[in-house]
Amino acid sequence: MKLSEAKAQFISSWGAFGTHWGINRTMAQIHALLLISPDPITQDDIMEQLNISRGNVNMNTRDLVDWGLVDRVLIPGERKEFFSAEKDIWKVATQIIKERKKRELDPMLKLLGQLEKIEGDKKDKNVKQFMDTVGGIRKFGGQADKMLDVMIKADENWFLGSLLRFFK
Amino acid sequence: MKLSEAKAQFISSWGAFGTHWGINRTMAQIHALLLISPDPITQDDIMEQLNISRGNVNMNTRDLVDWGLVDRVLIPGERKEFFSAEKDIWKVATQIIKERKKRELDPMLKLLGQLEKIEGDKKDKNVKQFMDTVGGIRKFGGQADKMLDVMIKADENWFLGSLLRFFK
DNA sequence: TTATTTTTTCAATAAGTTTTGAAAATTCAA
DNA sequence: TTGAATTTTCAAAACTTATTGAAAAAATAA
Repeated sequence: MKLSEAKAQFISSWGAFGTHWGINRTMAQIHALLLISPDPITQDDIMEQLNISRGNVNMNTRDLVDWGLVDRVLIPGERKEFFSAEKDIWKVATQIIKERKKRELDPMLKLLGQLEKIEGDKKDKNVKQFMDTVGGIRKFGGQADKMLDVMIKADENWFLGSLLRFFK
Repeated sequence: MKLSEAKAQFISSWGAFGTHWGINRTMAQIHALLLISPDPITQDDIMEQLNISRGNVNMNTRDLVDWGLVDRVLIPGERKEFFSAEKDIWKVATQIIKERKKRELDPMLKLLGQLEKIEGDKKDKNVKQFMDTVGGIRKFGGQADKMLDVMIKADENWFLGSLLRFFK
């Protein structure tokens, strides 16, 4: 298999993969392209390589920057802006976990906490099942939350850091 | 807060939550309704409570059954089919992990393995970056794969089972 | 068997999301 | 300043996905 063919396949399937994870196809494709580009590239490079419009590139690179997966890079002497992706997959995963936790898990746990303050007779099986379910999810989510915090902070902690580095 | 209000909020936000996880809104809402229903319920119950069409309920309950999250239940003397959700959140999470691993992670790892068999000069920095990226993701994904297998099998293993049961 | 209830299918439609492209805004060199 | 290069915005269009509802199929009772 030639590089150009492999590149195309990687970008296309990374895009499809992304859609299963709440990330839009183009954003994932741009990310894929940046991951395999040894040097920073411009909006125009992305437009050309992926055959997408300027507006689309602009919006999706902005999102990637917001997610902390891509940096804007200034190259001395160049007028245009360049983009470059974090290449360390462990850092990429950590960053995604961090963001999704903030955007999804934390708000969900907050809501569940409120829903447990329900008024009603615990002997009513509907009330009981509701409280058991919400309580169960909240407890489970709370543990997941703590576990993820540990992972995110692993790099700052010598013991966990070295333990988890096995997985790198 | 009254039960009816709390129920509505739970169902609605579980639905929104689901969309971030590659599960469609309605499927997640039906799942939520079943999670808080103490007894099995019918297609008609779901149609009525969520205000959705019969076809929609039928397709989404089928998907939930395929995902292993919901069971069809036969109640003696009843003509209609009833549905009931697994209520143990640990089992729900395990089941979701298992399915997503099978549907997404495993095929992705297979593809990455193929993409590493690229022909080309390793001194070319484009080739090098491509191989480093694909190799890195594959290695990371492989470890994640093993970790998830351990979690999935935890219930069958006394030591890990009791360790992980702390999180329940 | 036939009639009745229940479930399933799927083409049409509705709803939601992504993409485009051209105009507006911004940046920067001269 | 001015004007060219570059980036950003956003309404309209294209595309994708989800939902409906009525007809067909399947299941069950009589």
